[in-house]
Amino acid sequence: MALAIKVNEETFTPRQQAVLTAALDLLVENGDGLTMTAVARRASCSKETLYKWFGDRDGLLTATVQWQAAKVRMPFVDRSHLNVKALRISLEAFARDLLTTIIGEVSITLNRTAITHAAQEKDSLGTIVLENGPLAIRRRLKPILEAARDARLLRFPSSEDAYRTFFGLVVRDVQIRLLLGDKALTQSNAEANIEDDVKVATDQFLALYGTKAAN
Amino acid sequence: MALAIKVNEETFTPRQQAVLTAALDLLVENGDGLTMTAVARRASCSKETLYKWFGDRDGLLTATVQWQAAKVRMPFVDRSHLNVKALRISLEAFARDLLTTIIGEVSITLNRTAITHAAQEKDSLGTIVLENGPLAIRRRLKPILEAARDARLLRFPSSEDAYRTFFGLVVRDVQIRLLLGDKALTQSNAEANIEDDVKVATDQFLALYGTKAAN
DNA sequence: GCGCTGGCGTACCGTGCGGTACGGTTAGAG
DNA sequence: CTCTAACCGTACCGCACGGTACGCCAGCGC
Repeated sequence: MALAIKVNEETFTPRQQAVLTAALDLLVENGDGLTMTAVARRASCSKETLYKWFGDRDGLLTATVQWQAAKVRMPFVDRSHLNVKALRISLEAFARDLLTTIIGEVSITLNRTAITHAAQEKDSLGTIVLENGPLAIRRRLKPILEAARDARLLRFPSSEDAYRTFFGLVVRDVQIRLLLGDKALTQSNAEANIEDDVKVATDQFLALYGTKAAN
Repeated sequence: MALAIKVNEETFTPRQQAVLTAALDLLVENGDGLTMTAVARRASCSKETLYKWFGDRDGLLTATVQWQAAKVRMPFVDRSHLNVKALRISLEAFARDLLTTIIGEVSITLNRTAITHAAQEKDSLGTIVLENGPLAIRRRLKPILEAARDARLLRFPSSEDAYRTFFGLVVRDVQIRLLLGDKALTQSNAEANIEDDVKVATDQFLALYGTKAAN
């Protein structure tokens, strides 16, 4: 019931946001240790209020994920005058944003939660994360790519494929390894290399899809 | 206690393998519906036997994942005479294997289970899946890449980076979307495009890292 | 036949957690 | 001041599940 996906900006009162923050903190620091009692204690509110506001546990979880996922910032790209330099800067901005987001503890937690949720015929959280993660990037990136194609800077048969290749070049195996808890890939370690990785990925993407004009 | 990672080939009796099969089936068809009672009923054995054989729930889970993950087949590649054609075939074999594995329901379930597990300061399952998934591919692919470099067919500064780029080009956003339960990307849909994707990814990889001799 | 061992089925226990009920307290409206 | 409504804290219920105990039935050595 309370699982309907609310795309509209559900405005939460400050008190409710405090509750959601508490829930998110618990989620991050304790994995799935999100018990209603724990949230109530952390947020200094009563369980009854939680149920009144969010319906049930899934409602609280959904609200938390939804509220947090919507916060993912997105680089603004000036699409009006596209040249080689501007395109490269835009692509690097997207790559940097994607990487820093994915590496963040909040993102890891949200993805893990959604995946766990998806393992039980419940796909609402997965849809939310998907919608605010990869698909949001795609929505923002595709117009840029197509504009660049129109400007003869890029060449590709399908902007969908181009986007997905970009995603692959940037993310590689970082996300799955972090989700699986690979200790050989600590955040600090991954974080240090972001700038290099961003540059390499952008170069590779341009090498694959750039026209002569783009080099 | 029972969580120690057993790298050696723990031989299970046929009866025990039947139990593990039942557990895996339950895991696949019902997500985390893996209750000890359900496994016992499905495998027609007693809970007491389960506890005697596997220690506790985590032990059963670990044994199941370990046992199944070790089954991931790996393409054999003849490293003796490497030429352009052989290299391409090898890379395509790896890509095809990686994609078919990742798309499979068993792999999705195992990864979801391990990720859920990793969300609770338990990384043993994640380590197992990682070791038998991406890292296994890496172990097998790196020598090929290095041999190709020695044969002047490929050029890269670091075989690690080359491997990870290959992984990204092949997997792109398929795995994370499947893990999140993206319904727009059903297995059948993804399965139909495997051959095309394999070819494209290999072409792209060779375009990025191949020497002139490789084209 | 007789006892012993291994494993099946089931009943049982304890606990943790989702969800509810209720009394007490604050804050604002009139 | 009083009434009301929102909300806190806490006690409580029910259930599901992990884990254990026990009764029973093979099969097998002697």
